[in-house]
Order: sequence, then structure tokens, then C-alpha cells
Amino acid sequence: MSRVRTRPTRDETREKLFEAAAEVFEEHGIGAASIEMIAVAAGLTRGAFYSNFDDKDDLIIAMLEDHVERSLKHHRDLLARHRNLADFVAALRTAERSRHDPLGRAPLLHMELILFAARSERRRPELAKRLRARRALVAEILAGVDIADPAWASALLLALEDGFRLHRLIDPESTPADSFFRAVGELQRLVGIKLPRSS
Amino acid sequence: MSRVRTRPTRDETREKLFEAAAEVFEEHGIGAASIEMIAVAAGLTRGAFYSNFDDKDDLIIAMLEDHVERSLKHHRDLLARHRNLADFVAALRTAERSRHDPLGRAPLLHMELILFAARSERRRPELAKRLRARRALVAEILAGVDIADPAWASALLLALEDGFRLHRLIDPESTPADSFFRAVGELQRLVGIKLPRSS
DNA sequence: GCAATTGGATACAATACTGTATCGAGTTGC
DNA sequence: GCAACTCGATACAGTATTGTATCCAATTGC
Repeated sequence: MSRVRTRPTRDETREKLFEAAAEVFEEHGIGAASIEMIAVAAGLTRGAFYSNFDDKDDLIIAMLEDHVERSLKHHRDLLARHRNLADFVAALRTAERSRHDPLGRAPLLHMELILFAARSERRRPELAKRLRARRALVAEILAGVDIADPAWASALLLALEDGFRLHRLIDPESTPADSFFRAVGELQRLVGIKLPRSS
Repeated sequence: MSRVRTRPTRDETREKLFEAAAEVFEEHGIGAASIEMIAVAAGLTRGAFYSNFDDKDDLIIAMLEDHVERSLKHHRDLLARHRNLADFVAALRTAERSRHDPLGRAPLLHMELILFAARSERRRPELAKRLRARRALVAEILAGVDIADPAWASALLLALEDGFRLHRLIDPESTPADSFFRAVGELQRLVGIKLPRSS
């Protein structure tokens, strides 16, 4: 075997295409993105693309699976490290949305993906899985707290979070970045949560 | 002048194109929609389209303006008719999201439009205007109620609403249609709102 | 009513995009 | 170290999409 690898591995190429696709989708939207744009953004040609994926749909589904997998893992780690509400909220606040996951970074892309998934019965379950995992995580944390229905509270919190994220997309000026956390703080006070001892 | 009009007016044609575009965008997404698709869906040819709009961007901006205008009007009417919280929530629950506005109907299209607007500095203000109007409306209603910061509560409520709407797109099974209203009811109880006399 | 104008259809040229087939350099198995 | 294989580049054919130019019927002004 040669000392230095001159040809990139398959995984490296796929990763490059993921990254490039994320950028292009973020900027132009999924529908308006052409295979060529993605390939060029990755510093490759369409040949490389078609050698790795059947078509745009195939690429996105692969991205989605990859994203959901990482996301679940990320959530499990987070749960393992912060087993109470205060810690968890603090962790969320600083969490730089898993920088290693191209799909986890950009809110625009995130929404784009949701629309893409929502449009097809076939690919929706993948994102639904992730939504349920997020809810389960929050519910699990909420379970250690004196609250009536953790599952429902969890769904509510995540809706609130994504809602603010959406509004921030539309009008950042009028919706500050910490809106969600402010709301969480107030809700906490409102229901008079007694935080469990910190780990 | 002839008794029966055989050629449609300009406004009729534009309206038909709006409707058709809304359908096509809803189904395929803005980026993936071609001018031809839209024209055909409207029962016209591309000639008619180009006679009315410069390009897709121009069409969407016109739709957006039209939508925002109707939306503001709709909100003003709603406010005039239901001047207290209970009435307003009830009205919202039944409001068939202004059936005359192609953009007001479909949640997928709604999100699609948000992404489109968010992507361009130039067209974002139009949607931001609408978001602020929605908030102002709710805040105004909330003002008649014993609540600390109506503006903020209003932003929170709308974030919650749109968040649930988003999650319903991803996973309708696990997020019932009345999630938002359930949440509103619980929040009402939580803050112990005293409803003002009904109108 | 008739001339000027308008609105949409049709025809056309140019470009963009897709997907396949083929080639050659790089890599791996033995 | 060589034969088989793999991966990405290049070339190509077919199709889709765009935008313009032109034409004709419907409408409007006078």
C-alpha cells in the first residue's frame, strides 16, 4: 500500500458531498439546487456524485439518516451528562448545535429539510423519529421533576423552541435569540418547579 | 361594449396564476416549481405568465404582498369582532384560515414562503411585517387582560402556535391538531387569567 | 365603427440539467 | 508485482426550462 493516500476514500467523498449539499441547500433551497451545484461546491464533478448516489433524493435521504443518527447520539450523550433540568437547560443554551453535523447547524436548512420530509410520505418517518427522540429526551428529564404530564410538557417546550426559531428566521430584530430560554424560565417559575438536587 | 366578456381581465388572470402557483408550490416546493407547471395548472400558457410577471421571483413577491395585505385586513376584522380573549380563541379555533387567501390555507406553503423570504434580505421585511401584525393583534387582545407583558406573551403564544404547526407537519400522529389550543387553555389556567366581560 | 392598444398563444433560440457510457489512474487481493 | 476492481473525470445524448419575438383576437378610446 502506498505511504500517502492520493485518492480520497469513499467516506471522505460522501462527507464532502454532504457538506457541500448542506451549503447549497441552505443558500438556494433544496428544490432549486442542481446536482452540478452540489458537486462543484464539493470540489468534484457530477461523475463523483452519481458514483455515490442515485439522485438528489437519494442524497438527501442519506443525509437525513446520518443526521438523525448523530442527533440521537448527541441527545443520549446530553442526557447522560445532565440529568436535571437546570443543568440541561444550561447545556442547551451553550450547545453549539453539534458542530460536526452539517444538518444541525443552520436553521434555514433545518426547516428546508422538514419541508422536504413533510412532502413525502416515504421520508417523513425519518424526521418524525428525530422529533420523537427529542421529546423523549426532554420528557425523561422532566420526569425527575414534579410535573403532571412530562410527555405533553416536553412536546410543548419543543414546539415553543422551534416556533421561536422560525420567527427568528423571519424577523431576527424583533425576536431575540434567548426568547426560548426566557420563556422556559418564566414557565418554570409559573409552575413552581422544584429542581431536584444537582446531580 | 360586448354583452359577455370573452377575454378575462388582467386581475382575473393574475388571480388564477396566484392560485395555481400556490398549489404547485405546496406540492413541489418553490424551488422545484417551473413556470410551465404554474401556467399549466392555471390553464394558461407560459405566454400569459410572462405577460403578467417578470419571473418566478416577481410572482412570489406579488403573492407575498397580496397575502400580507389580506392577512392584515383579516386580522383587523378579527380584532374588531372579538375584543376579548375567550371570543378570540374561539374564533381562531374555527377560523378556516381565510379561505380567500391562497397563501393562508396550506401550512406547507406557509413554511415554504417563510424560507423563501428568509433567504433574501430584500423580501424578508414583507413577512416580518405580517409576523409583527399578528403579534400586535394578540397583544392588543391580551392588553384587556391582567397580564404583565402583553407584547411578550403574544410573541410566546405565536411561537407556540407555529411550533406546533411545524411539528404537525413532521409527525401528525404524535401531535394532535388541537395541541396549541390545549396549551393555551393550560397557560390560561396557570396564570389565572380573569376573562373580561364578554364584549 | 375603426384605429390603437392590450393580453395571451405560439414559435423559437439558447441554456441548463439529468443520467449514462466510457476511460484512466489509483487501490487492493493474492 | 500484476490482475481485478474501484472511483471519479470526461464526453455525450436527451430532455426541460427559460426568456424573447411575433402574431392574432379581444377590447377600448374616440
